[in-house]
Amino acid sequence: MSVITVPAPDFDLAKTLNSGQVFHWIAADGGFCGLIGDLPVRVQQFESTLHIALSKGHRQDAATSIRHYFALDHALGDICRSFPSDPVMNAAADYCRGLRIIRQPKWECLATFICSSMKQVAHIRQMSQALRRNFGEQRQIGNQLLHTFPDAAGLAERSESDLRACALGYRAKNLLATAGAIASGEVDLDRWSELPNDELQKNLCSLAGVGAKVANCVMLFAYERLTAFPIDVWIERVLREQYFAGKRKPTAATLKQFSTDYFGAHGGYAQQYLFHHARMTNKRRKAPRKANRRDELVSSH
DNA sequence: CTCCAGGGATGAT
DNA sequence: ATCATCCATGGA
Repeated sequence: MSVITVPAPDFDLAKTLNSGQVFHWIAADGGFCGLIGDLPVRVQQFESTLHIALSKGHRQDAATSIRHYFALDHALGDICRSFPSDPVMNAAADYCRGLRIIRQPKWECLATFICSSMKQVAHIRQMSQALRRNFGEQRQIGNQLLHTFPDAAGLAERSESDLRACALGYRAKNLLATAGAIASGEVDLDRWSELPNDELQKNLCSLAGVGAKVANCVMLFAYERLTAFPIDVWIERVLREQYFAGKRKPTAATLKQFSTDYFGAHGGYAQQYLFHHARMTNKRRKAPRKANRRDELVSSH
């Protein structure tokens, strides 16, 4: 095992990997173990430097892969200055300093977000892990075992019940159908990189289990479309409560229009910051509610 | 126990 | 075009 260092100014590894954009990294020894495509690594951050542990034989272009994957080339200062200045956005931008939108492999990103529907982040992690453990190839970094994400052809030849065994539920059929479309050659995700945003979104939405929200996540996290603005239940709450307070309930079309008009050329970054900030500062998580009188009476027996 | 989660597909107004 | 319902599963 060897270690290389990569300069990473204006970067927060933990916030980036815990922000609900990627689901397979495992926290270990004050760092994270995971795969960048096929490359197993352990990443630790010491201030503005990343220490990357690599297995033998993976030395040459690893630093380039790391910089590309973590999007260390994004001009984060310029991106944040392009945000609108309002109390909600400013609080999110302050909280999320150093959080970057990373560049994920397309199929891996698409497949995990097909699994994401009506699931909490913790559940998506479990499904991703199960798919990798059951159907991926084994890799190792130090004494940490990892598994690659199974390619579309590999998943396509499994049965629906095989995928349901990974706790996918009704999502299994969708993932299987989309894996089949890719395995057959009918769909080529890499070639879709050349398409403009509207056509890319239309094509993604033609896949089983992919609607506007999942399509926008894949565009943002795998196709470098930084204007893509996924609207999930959290973001919808933020928009309704913070930007449409007191108004009649805005329709989905109204929210979509507002988000593209208001948040600007890097709306996807603004969205991710609003999402992560809303989730992390939500009162319902962690802080247990104080027991009221009735609870105390019940529990005193 | 109930409520809800990075939704999508389908069918009825 | 908007709305209702169903789809599985597990954390809080």
